[in-house]
Amino acid sequence: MRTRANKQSGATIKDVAERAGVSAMTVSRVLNGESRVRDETRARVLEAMKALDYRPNISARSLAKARSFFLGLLYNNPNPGYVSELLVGMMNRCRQAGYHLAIEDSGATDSHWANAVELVLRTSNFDGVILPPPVCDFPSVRNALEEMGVPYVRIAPEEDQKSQPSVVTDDRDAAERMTNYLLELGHTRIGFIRGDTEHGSSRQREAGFRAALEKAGITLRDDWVQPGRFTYRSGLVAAENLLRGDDRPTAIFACNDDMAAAVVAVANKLGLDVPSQLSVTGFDDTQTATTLWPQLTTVRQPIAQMATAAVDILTRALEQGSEGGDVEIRLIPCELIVRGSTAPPARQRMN
Amino acid sequence: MRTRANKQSGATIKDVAERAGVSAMTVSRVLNGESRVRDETRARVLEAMKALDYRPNISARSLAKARSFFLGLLYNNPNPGYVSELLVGMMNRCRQAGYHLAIEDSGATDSHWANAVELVLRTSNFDGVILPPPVCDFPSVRNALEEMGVPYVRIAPEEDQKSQPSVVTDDRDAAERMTNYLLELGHTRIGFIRGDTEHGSSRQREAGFRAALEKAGITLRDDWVQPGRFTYRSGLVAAENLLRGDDRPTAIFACNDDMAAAVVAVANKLGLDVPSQLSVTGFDDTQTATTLWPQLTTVRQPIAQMATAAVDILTRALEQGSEGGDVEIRLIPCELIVRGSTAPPARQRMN
DNA sequence: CTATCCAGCGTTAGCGATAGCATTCGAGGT
DNA sequence: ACCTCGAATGCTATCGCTAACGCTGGATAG
Repeated sequence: MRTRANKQSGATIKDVAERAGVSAMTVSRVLNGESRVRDETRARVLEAMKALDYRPNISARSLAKARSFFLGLLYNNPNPGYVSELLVGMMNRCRQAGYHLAIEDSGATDSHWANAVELVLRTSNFDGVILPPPVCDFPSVRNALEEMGVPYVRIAPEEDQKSQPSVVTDDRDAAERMTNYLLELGHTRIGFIRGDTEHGSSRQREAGFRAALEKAGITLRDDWVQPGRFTYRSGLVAAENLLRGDDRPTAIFACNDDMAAAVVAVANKLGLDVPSQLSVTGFDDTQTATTLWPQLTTVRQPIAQMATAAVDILTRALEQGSEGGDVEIRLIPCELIVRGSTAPPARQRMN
Repeated sequence: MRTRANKQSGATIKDVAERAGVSAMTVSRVLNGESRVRDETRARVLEAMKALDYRPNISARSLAKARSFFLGLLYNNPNPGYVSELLVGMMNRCRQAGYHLAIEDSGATDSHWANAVELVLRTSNFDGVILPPPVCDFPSVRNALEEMGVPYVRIAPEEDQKSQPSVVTDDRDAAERMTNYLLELGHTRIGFIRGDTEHGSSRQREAGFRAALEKAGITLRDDWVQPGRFTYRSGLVAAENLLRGDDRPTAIFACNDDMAAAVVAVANKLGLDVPSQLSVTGFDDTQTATTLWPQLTTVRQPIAQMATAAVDILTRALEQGSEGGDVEIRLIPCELIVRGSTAPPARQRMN
């Protein structure tokens, strides 16, 4: 039996070639948009392809070309909004570049990842991999990738920014600008909620925050810097710590929108009006920021744009082979978005 | 030159075979966990694989097996929380089943999709595809898939539920239960915000809502049923229509959490306390539901579980080939989650 | 003691496409 | 008329793996 009933329509490149009266190679050339084919021949081939409802077999192509045309996204981000935007940005560019996007997750963190990544790569041969935060800063993952020789691009990494192609943001600078904005409104009593310390961006944001205060000559109270983990729940705890008692800040800078949302929730519970009695700022401009009332003043990270850039860098590197010289680093700046959750502080001096 | 520097370590199944002193076929058998290999031989092979850092070439395997071990997720869901949960559920099961997950999106709706899908399938050969709402109800997509002979499983489809394998929910019933819960609290003046009419679930939910009211002998006012599109923004408009004026409902049933969040926001703006002056219910139990204050009473759809089930059905069908007789339909029931956004109505009779 | 069987393994022939030459063919130069 | 040259196309050998079948040799049956 020479043909089992293929799920595919069954037409191979050979069938097309036969019908068009050319060799398989010529069909392949047409398929790959190569030049050296006479227009008339190309037309015949195209017609044959249509007539036979020909669909190239990607596995065969991958085998021959030693490329899979699949990129992998290794993620581990608890924030759905972030992931969602990443996906959108990546998919757009992938489609344009003729790649497909596969995603792999593992609930584990860092050390557990090494195994997961190896397993994934062992069963997938991606042409390249994209690492969003926080995975981009997991040494185990990077080691695994390098050992296996899989190219990767990192998004918003903190450590070792220059050693590998990556897309970076100016988190630190944006945090500083945000803090300056609060200072300009007249706030001097400002609380801060950290993000997950695993994310490099947390440290960047805190650094920017502290720098702005320092430049303004304001001393930061230790108990006004609360830990957080980028989750709503962690934000609740932090907010309660900051807002309990009367000697409280007039503004709170939360390291992401979800935690800012938690601050708003706690403020509501305590009967504090946002923004007249308490200004709140977020970070990321995820959906949450506009799903609240009042909507959050926040920093917009063009996540989709960063994702696009990452795919861009990766595919370009793949096309060029290993010759491509420099490590490409692309900076995507953040934008301050002022909405309803911030206002000048109430006219009560407490000191 | 007989070997270009392969990105892969370069060890092929033949190398492994040689080192282990067996044939390539035996290595393949070990690789695929087949039975007919003596333990001692298997051990030798495994050792050789480890020593050579052998990694099977997936493209070659796919070519030989006429299977790609990739499943596609064709999505078009504006709700990040939903997508995120889908992904989690799908990936877990995919990993277990030895598949990978690729995602494809297109901002377009229905008719535009046909082309997109064809293009995708033309360049990807997925073994099967999963269609979450609302894509599962796009005829163009289903046609394209059927023409190309690609197996698919639908998640929460509305139309034509029995003709193809799918995972279904009891949206209608859950909506009825939710409405009954409001009725039991004592509400009789209940507003409703529809979801996107493209989503079958919207209609289901409305049907359940209406059924409950009817059984309770309550006449629904037309102007208390407002259109929505599952987005926060559409929820704002709907909420303002419902809450403007004094003759307003004491409870609002929104077709998803985001729109419920919008209702809460509008209520806040109008100075209406939730839940004492207005009860609000959502649907889906996405992150939004617990990111608000008060947290939303809502209906929990076990999205991840549904996704898992979908992968399950699909992979099972693929293993069995086309022999597997019946169309598998799996029902995943919803659960009512009572939180802080609902309470008995204020003691004021208005009629 | 021979026929049968089967676990365990090897051989062969693709899977469908592409790389790297080899070949053809017509145009232009001399 | 002959040669050169390059654009257009064909041939052939893989790419790495697995299906299908074939071959062994020892256990079992008769």
